[in-house]
Amino acid sequence: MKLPSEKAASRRKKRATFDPLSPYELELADFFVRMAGIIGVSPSVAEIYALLYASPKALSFDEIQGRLGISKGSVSQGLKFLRGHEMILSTKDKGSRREKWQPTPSLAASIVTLLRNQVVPALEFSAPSLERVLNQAETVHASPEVLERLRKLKHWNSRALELFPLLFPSAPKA
Amino acid sequence: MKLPSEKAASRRKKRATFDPLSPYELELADFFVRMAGIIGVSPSVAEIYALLYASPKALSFDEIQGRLGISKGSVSQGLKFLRGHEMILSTKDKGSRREKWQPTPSLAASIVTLLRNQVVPALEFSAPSLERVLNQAETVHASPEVLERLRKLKHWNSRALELFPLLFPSAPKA
DNA sequence: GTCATGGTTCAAAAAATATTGAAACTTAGA
DNA sequence: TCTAAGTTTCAATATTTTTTGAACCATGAC
Repeated sequence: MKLPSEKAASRRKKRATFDPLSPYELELADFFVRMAGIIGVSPSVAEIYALLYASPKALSFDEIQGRLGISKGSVSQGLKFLRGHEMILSTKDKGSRREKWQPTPSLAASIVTLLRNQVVPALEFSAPSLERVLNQAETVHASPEVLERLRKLKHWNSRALELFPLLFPSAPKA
Repeated sequence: MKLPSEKAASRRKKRATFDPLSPYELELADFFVRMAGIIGVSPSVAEIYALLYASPKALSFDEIQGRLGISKGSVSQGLKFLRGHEMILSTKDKGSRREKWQPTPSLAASIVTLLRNQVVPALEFSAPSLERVLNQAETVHASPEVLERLRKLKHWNSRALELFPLLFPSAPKA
């Protein structure tokens, strides 16, 4: 159902216009792609992050595009996504209009943000839905076992919703 | 990148051959589909689980197929998946060769199993990979900051690998 | 204001994933 | 052994997701 089996190399049919990834950057990218897949993040986003992660200096839009050999569109969308989840930061050399990107200091914090942004909205959306499910099941006289299951489900959902912010406060420092 | 926006109803173009889902079963199915999407489980699998979860009695292959209006292939593969992750159990009315399916008692345990099965293999696979990355980065004299990041990454990976079984032992009871 | 650099948008194309269903397999019972 | 119910397999198809790239927008330098 998942497990992006070893298409590691095959993703590399890319025409990196210049300065292609070194072997270790490549393997690191594969690592990030693999992990990203588990939480539903696309390969191009994972690659961008990996590249920045392995870079000693902040990189510009063009450098990212050039080294990964992906389209402008992918770079733009990828940076937007990473920005949105606070996983990267930009700086500008002064006198230049060009942004330079680097990963935020804590990868752990980044992952937590990402997870929260995926999970919490789904939980929030679900709360009223489960409420309705339970109500309807009750009025329709579903069996006691089923009602019990549905109550438990609703309980867990709201539990998760209140616990998440506690376990992982908005701006973790680790 | 995710968020399976409200195609709730649209998935319902299905020709349920008979006895289609009741409104609350439907909404529950949508809930499970939404949650399943986050961890990369397909809609048909989520629907099967939802149906069993909302059913007071164990259901046969044919009942599942009929009520959801999906193909034999999907039912077979879905049950295989759920079985494989210990999320459902079968019983047989004696004198019958037909299996009847129901969810395992603890949904929490099921989810943990599922997560473990997705995450742990990826972490295991990654350990040697990160080892190589770090070695190569060292021999190639990557910058101290990058080396530091890579060390941290490797550390986290092995940390997660040893922690996971502790946090969620093989057969949790909750 | 104009222009060129830097970046975004989004419809179309490509790639990945999920679903279907007909054929094949398995096995309990006659 | 033969049969048929019950299930699995897997190549073909449908659907969804990701990527591309040309057209468009924004803004700082002049």
